[in-house]
Amino acid sequence: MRYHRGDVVDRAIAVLDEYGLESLTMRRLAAELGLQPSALYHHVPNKQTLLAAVADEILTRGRRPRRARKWDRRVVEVCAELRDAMLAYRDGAEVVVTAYTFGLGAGEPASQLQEALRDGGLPDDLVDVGTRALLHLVFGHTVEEQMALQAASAGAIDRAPGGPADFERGLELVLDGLRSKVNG
Amino acid sequence: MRYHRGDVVDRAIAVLDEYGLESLTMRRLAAELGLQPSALYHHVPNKQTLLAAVADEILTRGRRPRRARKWDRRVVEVCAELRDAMLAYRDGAEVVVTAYTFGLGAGEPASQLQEALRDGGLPDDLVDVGTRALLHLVFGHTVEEQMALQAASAGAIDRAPGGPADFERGLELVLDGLRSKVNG
DNA sequence: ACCTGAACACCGTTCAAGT
DNA sequence: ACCTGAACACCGTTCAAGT
Repeated sequence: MRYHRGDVVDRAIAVLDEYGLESLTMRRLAAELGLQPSALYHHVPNKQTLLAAVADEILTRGRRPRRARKWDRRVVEVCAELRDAMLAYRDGAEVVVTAYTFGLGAGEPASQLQEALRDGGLPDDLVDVGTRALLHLVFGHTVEEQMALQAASAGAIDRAPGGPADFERGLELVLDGLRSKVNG
Repeated sequence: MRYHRGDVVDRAIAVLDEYGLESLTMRRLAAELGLQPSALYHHVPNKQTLLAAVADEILTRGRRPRRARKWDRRVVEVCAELRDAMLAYRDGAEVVVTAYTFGLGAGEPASQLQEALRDGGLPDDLVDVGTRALLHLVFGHTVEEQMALQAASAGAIDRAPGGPADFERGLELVLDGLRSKVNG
């Protein structure tokens, strides 16, 4: 059994989804592949890079075709895709957000949001401020939502975080602010 | 030298600020206090709780008197205080946000934002949506800003994240959205 | 109540050596 | 190119025993 980088990333996602981020160790992953831990370092320079690749793959797998025409509907579409992609795997939001925090990956959603805001006719500086605000909102909301979902499924009752409805309402708050600037 | 819980938390903040979160280990902290690692468990049940206490203390130390009268100015005031409190210590944003993510601490800023939005005359559901949106914005922005600041001071040039100006502009986006609902 | 000493069950990573 | 075996330098936490 000779593996390539893609196999390692795929297996990492499987371990993540089944046992959670805290169980996704290099040693555990190696065992899962029937390898010595040191063998992983032929495919990936270190754990941080592996996690960034996992984050990237999670986003890639969640990709959907663009349908919306109007810039603000496209923003909602991109954000919803991002949220759904992260929610599709256990601790997915945590992994994607951490990778983004360390400047790795998630550049794709950012450019798509930028593009949408530019199409909306916003000035460059507002495009940047708006893109960051939207990303922070989606990341923050989704991490919180996933945390609550997993806590709920583990028995803790906890108040639900709102789901897709609250998500879109938070988004609309920022979009309202942006719309008021495009025709103002 | 007999220590109490407060001493342990204070020393943890000192270690955090000087060497960063990755160096804040139970063993390192114990050594810093001249103790065996096991001694820490007389003051704190585990590391997670310690970090939550550190987060709480960071927010407490950053507390400032409320000056603003109007609800939307008070929102800005609360958010700015939160941001400044987190920026005051190395990796402070990371620690506070992680604690919040795990449902520990940071309840204080949340209730203050809720109160401000209620004073603004917003309906209950919008108060909750708005509070979460504002918190996510502040957390996301500040983690990103601190990351960039620390990267810059470590030699990596990196584009600056905007500082207080971009921070307030992101906030204003959400506030615009909220204001349009209060008189609408 | 607070602490020591020793142990348990792990980590990520490196490196010489094998095929 | 991909992997093994062994080691290095760590982790968080528990627990019996001391004062």
